[in-house]
Amino acid sequence: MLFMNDARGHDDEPCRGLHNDLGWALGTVFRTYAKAVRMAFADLPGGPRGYQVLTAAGSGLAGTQLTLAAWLGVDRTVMTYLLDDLEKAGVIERQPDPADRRARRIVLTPSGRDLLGALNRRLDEVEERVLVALEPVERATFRDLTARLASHFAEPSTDACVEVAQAEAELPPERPRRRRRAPARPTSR
Amino acid sequence: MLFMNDARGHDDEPCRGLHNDLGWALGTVFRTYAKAVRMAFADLPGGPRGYQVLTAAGSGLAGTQLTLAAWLGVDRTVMTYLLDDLEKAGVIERQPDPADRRARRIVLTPSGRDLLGALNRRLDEVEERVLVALEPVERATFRDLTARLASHFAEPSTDACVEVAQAEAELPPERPRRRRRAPARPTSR
DNA sequence: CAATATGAGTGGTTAAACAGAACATCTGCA
DNA sequence: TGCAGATGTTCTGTTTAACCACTCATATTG
Repeated sequence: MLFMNDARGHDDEPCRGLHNDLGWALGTVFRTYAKAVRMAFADLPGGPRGYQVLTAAGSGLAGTQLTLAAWLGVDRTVMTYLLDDLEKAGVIERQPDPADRRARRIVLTPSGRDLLGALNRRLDEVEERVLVALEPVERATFRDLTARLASHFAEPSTDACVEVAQAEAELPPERPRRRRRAPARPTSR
Repeated sequence: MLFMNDARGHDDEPCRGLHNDLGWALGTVFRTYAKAVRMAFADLPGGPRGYQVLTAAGSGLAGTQLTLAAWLGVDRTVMTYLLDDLEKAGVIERQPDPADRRARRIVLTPSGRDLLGALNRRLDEVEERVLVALEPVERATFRDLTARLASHFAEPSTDACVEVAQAEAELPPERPRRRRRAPARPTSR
């Protein structure tokens, strides 16, 4: 077993390399996956997020646009443009919610349903390629563990955001966050 | 076992929900992790990426800035500002490479080494919180699988970019990518 | 010694994220 | 009933960060 040291080495040993870094690994996997899916869904208006909207709409459990946006981790204002594009492409429809005239219900059109089936087939191939480094059993395990982690964060009952936000209270200092270095340009080196 | 259907259902069944979606799960986990680490490293100039630079520099296997940028998945021009900030903070130094006067070697300063130790301790707590939904054994498994996936993509020998890029050849169509809907504003509803 | 490639830095452009307000509607309460 | 506040959606403007083309210095190759 390679990385079973949860407390990864001793504190006075800062030389561990990036291979042990969960953050680097997660970022690399996510970036690679996102890039592959982005290319596979290049013809879909919203790209990968458009697919996720379609999936949510197809499952019928897409609530308001607000909850959908929170579910997908995007800003609510972004959801407006995303749905605009998808509606313009004719794959979804904004239907007025009979119970709340403010809200809209996102539903799949027939052509959107067909498209979603094709996209699912594409996605299977892409994921197959991304997970090629793992054995079939390991792929299932990876899917299971990732899904369980995500579900834990997404469920409002556990309210995982609070847990994570605890770190915020521990470290309130300000970050200046400047950009664009001073226009000085020594050119000498 | 929850998600062991690699070919996730039948193609004519587009209603699966997002919980089965690896993309959604990966994105949610990555977003949560990134947010937690971003808060924990708010006082570090580059945030999480600054930490990764420090880790790479501490492990001594930080090659040129270019390879480091590719390793971290950022643009090379971004690396310039990132290193500027870290150097200004006094945690790293750009030393001229004796073998190649164009390149610079990124090395940790003593204070940077101390800081990295403290950051590692912080990171352990944060990751503990993020992985709280899994049993200890499962956490190790998740780390292992993620690291193996990432290593497979990062190693230039396997050249995983080529594998993923195959999808590009399959789908060359152009994506218009407009933004900002037309200024029309019916206001009528 | 030319010709080309590579590492680093700079400036400008552009797209995505973000915050705020406007508007319509719903809910709770007196 | 009527009012005060909350919520859902959209629009506008601002800020942030990624991206592209170019320059400069140095290596490498023939």
